[in-house]
Amino acid sequence: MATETTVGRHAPDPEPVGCTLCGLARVCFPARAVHDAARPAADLRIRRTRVPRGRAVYRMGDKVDAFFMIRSGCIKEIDESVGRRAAVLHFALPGEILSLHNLGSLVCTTTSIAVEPSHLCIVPWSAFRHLCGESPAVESEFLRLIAQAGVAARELLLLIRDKDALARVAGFLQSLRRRLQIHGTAGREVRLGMTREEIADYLGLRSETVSRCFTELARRGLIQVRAKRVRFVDDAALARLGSAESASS
Amino acid sequence: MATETTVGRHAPDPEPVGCTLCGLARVCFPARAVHDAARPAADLRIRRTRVPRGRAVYRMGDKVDAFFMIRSGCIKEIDESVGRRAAVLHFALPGEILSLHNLGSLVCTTTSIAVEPSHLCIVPWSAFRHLCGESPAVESEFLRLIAQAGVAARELLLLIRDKDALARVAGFLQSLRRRLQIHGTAGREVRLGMTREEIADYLGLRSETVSRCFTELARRGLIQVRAKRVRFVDDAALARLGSAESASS
DNA sequence: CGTTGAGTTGATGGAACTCAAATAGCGTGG
DNA sequence: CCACGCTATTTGAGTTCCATCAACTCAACG
Repeated sequence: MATETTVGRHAPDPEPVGCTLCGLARVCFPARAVHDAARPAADLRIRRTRVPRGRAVYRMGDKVDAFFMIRSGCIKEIDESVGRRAAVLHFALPGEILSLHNLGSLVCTTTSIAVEPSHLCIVPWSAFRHLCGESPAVESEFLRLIAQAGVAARELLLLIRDKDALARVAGFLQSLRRRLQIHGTAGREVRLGMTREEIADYLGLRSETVSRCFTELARRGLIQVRAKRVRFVDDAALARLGSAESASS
Repeated sequence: MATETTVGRHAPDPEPVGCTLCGLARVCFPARAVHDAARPAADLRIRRTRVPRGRAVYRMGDKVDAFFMIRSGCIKEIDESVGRRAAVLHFALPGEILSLHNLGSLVCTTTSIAVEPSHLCIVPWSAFRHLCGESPAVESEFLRLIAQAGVAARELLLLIRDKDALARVAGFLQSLRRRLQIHGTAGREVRLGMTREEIADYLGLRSETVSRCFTELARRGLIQVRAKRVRFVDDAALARLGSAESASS
């Protein structure tokens, strides 16, 4: 497994933008930006691409020349700088922006790999920066999004540092559900694109422990699990658990 | 202890800026920005202030209207949103910028408290943003700093999630030393401004465990500890430990 | 129908937490 | 300057949670 080449600079669909047809247009920041700036979308040279499972969107060390909108699927962002194990830093979901945190640097500090077959849009950074220069509104929104990316890292930190395994898994499921709901993708049932091991690498656990927690949450009647499908049964109890601080029962 | 009022909007020294006299001028981003923009520093309306131990620089929910340069001392940034325990997110050291991550939001998402008596400069956000508008160089540097703040959160995440207690403490000491060195504050010996418990709250451990780790590192001859003073003896071994992944000995 | 990879379940040990007690620093007032 | 008292820190003993190792189930696929 683990295919190798980066997708950024090659294999884009020649397909034109067509943002108006995209189901995510309502929540797509670049699309709104273009609209706000009242300029033709073509100026941004947004391209679409499809990434098969295991393929990298970009790799550590790549030049930073674009960011990405996830249209469908799921991308994991990992740190390859140290150690053998793949440290998962973030899962990017449909409607979310990928690679914002790299924009300050010359080369990517992380690697992003598709956890399942995914579709995304490539937004060239230089063109977008130019757009920012023309519209202060776009620029300040963009600044907010970048700062937001830092906040997400902090939330994960709190989840991992202060909570026990069960609370971590509960919190993970909640945040997944909430984020999918924001972009209108999910109902009461969610399909996990990633494996138990990838979840474990994200939460700082082992896959066996994640599995046990799923079982335990199901036993308590908070969720139902069938392979990669999770159905939310008792949201309130789940929320209570997720904000517990490595105690209680 | 734990005094209450925020320092941001009152009690500034009436003292004028005088950046040229500040020992940190060489590494002070706002000062450089002013210089680059070739405008009088007075425009930024930078004020100095002194914060006694335990006093808040700003609190969660405060309006975001400034960021801060640490001139001396140490400020801990904590998350008060949940749970009883004070979750320490970051220690800001002399020469570093505080509250960057809040700039995207209307109100502060965290609280910052002086861990020891500290001196800092208050940089009004609106005035600074205006300066950014005039100088693209300043703006892009500023963007880099904001993205950098997110990277710091990720580094802490990796330290806490993937390493055991000893490696966390070793990594913490190293990063402290490195950061103090960058700004020319430290030699072979460092004075910790924070208590063992605050370190524990930062590293996701208990104060007893932190203490045991200090003792163990000293026993192995990597450092010497005398109360809040830490002397670095074997940097190489410390670095090896800090990048170990919860194994080895 | 065997193979392969993901997921579940069980048994065991170790790392870190908890509770508890002893000691060392530090500021304060005599 | 010293004694006092407070807090921070260290050290010890027992317990808990999760990682580890290992066996087993299940579904997909040739």
